[in-house]
Amino acid sequence: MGIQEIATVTGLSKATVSRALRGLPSVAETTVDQVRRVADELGYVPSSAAAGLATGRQRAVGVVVPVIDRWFYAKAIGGVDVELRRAGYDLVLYNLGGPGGDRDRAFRRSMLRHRVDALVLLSLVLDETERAELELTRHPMIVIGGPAPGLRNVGVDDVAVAATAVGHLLGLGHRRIAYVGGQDEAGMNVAVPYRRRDGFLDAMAAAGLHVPPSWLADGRFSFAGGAAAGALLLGGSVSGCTAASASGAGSGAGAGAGAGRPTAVFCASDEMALGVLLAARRLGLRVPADLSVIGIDGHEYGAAVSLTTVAQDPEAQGRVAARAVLAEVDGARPGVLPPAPATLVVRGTTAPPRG
Amino acid sequence: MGIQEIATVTGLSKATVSRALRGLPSVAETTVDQVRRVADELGYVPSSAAAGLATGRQRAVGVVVPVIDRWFYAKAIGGVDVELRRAGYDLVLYNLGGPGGDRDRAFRRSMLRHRVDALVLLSLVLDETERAELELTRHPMIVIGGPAPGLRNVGVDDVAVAATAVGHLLGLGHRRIAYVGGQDEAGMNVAVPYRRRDGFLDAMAAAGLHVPPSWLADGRFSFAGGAAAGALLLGGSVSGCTAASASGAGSGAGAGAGAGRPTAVFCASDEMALGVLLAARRLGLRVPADLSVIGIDGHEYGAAVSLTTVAQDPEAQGRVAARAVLAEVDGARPGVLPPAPATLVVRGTTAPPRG
DNA sequence: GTGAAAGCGCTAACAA
DNA sequence: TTGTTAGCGCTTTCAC
Repeated sequence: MGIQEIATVTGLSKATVSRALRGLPSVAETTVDQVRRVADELGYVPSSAAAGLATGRQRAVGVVVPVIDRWFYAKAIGGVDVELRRAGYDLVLYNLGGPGGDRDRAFRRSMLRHRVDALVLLSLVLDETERAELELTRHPMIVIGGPAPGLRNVGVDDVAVAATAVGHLLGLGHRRIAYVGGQDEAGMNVAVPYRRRDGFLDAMAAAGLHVPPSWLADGRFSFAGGAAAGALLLGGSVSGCTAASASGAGSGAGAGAGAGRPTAVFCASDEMALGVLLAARRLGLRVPADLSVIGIDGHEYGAAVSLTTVAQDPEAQGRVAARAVLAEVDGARPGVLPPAPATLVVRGTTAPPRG
Repeated sequence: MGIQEIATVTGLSKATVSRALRGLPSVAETTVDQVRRVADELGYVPSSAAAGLATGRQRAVGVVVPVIDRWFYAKAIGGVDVELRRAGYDLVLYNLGGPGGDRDRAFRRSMLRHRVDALVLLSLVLDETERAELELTRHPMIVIGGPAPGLRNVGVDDVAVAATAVGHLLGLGHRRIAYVGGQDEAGMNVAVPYRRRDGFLDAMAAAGLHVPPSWLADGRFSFAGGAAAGALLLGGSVSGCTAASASGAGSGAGAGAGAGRPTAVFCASDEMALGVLLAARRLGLRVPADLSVIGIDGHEYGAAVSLTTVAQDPEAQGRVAARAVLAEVDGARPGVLPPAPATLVVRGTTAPPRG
């Protein structure tokens, strides 16, 4: 069941069979038909290992993710996959398995043992050693979601996204706006949370607004974290959860104490916004009457609860990244990629503040 | 940068270098050390293609999923990945991309061109052709999540899981229990929804309880679908969404019309349960005072809203599947796998019915 | 404990 | 348009 069998059966040479199978020009149509037929009859399955050995191309690209079970990563992988399939490439998944997983493992040279022609890194920040090892493989590389020093990247402009969200709130007349952000231990590019927070702070400052430190809450980029942060921010008790004010400001008393209650909360992710919504409900606050909430992402759940958000499209980002890297494999010189689009989606959780 | 270089530098033969690198016995320790050192210095990266060609083993397994961005699949892939890495295998992801994606693609013999040594199929039901093509590759195969004719599978006993959920409700004193299930167009094993529904129906029948057809609602296994089904079931209007009663019973009037309102709702997934919770809240129903809700899965979001559920562990199922298939690759004969565990997690959304 | 030689299944010049 | 001849980088008898 190799190319050889087909050759013997058809009485052709391996070379011709190979050419026919790959649809190369300069092979008689009759020959092609015959080869294809015989291949089918024999149940021929090409060996990518052999082809890879001969050509030096594996027709596969590696996708390195911090974890898979996150909205952004899952969507992005899907996008990468689409383009890879279209191009006839396979997707080899390298899952770092979160903070617990032994991350190095995936970066060991031996792990990328020439199995892939290129690498797509999701939201990773690499340290020196990692960079070095990856460079060593000389593969085209690109990162999705968050800037990475020295590497091409595709993703939204996080500062601008935050500004858009704040702008919406400001436009509605809000002045008392709190922020829920924090680090994502699961491995999100560490720069992203900072850039979103900075975007928020800058936009507020530009509007001449002061943000008390206690209004910068830590939602750990998760639903539960958002709920805890919301509880803290909106003046309730912490209700069993373990979030803490990121600023380390007032201890325990609840952020509302010194600064009053915000009329709006900007969350650096929809998941956290969902949590804040939950916290607000538990405290008996009406949204958007008593409180406006806006998130970032465009998570499906947000639509169901009518969450206003600045939506991005990780699937599209995945496709762009895949195409870029594939082009590079084909010899194209790495061009500059524009920031991915993000659009304000106004739904039911934002409205002008009361009074 | 091949094994040859190391051979020349060390003055050894390719054979010995190969043996040393693989840690085979009958190689002098000094030799091993020397080879390793030189390999390191040279930045040697083994070629899986070459090794694969020579041995016929790719040290990679394929994972076929209907879609990636679902809780169950993402978790299961993570589990498979863990075991694969432990064994030094790579994970090649074949994403069918939902009902829209051209599913056949991934099943074309040529797609699995000897790149993997085994296959893990997630929640797939195969038709004759697909089975045939996959069989043709003679790879060890296993499916996770839902039975598949002729293939080994790992997963919970869906009928039993449903019975557990119903048993909990019954034990609390509920008699008027509705069901939210439906088909998952995204590609879940079609048998699963039926088995859960049957488990529900059987348990109800065993308790001598009647379930009006209008109490079998279609939640399409999604959050939004669950919300729509809940709205219908709990007597409100459909509120913009497009779910329909699966039974085709009363048209439009709302299921409550003929049968009154259920005191409890059993949902075939946590996502749908979350949706039902949302619907209940919108209708002003208090949970669990006015309505009990129970789901299946153990979704993280459920914990945050205190959803009672029958939890399963897809990550563990992934690990079991990976180990099983790896063992088979190593020549073990496919043994029978016990059903995966599922445990009732009683939280705040279930309580005895009022009055 | 180590080496020599023959492939694994394919592709890629170069000829014909 | 087709065939010949070398490998791609590794593993694996079989000798030594």
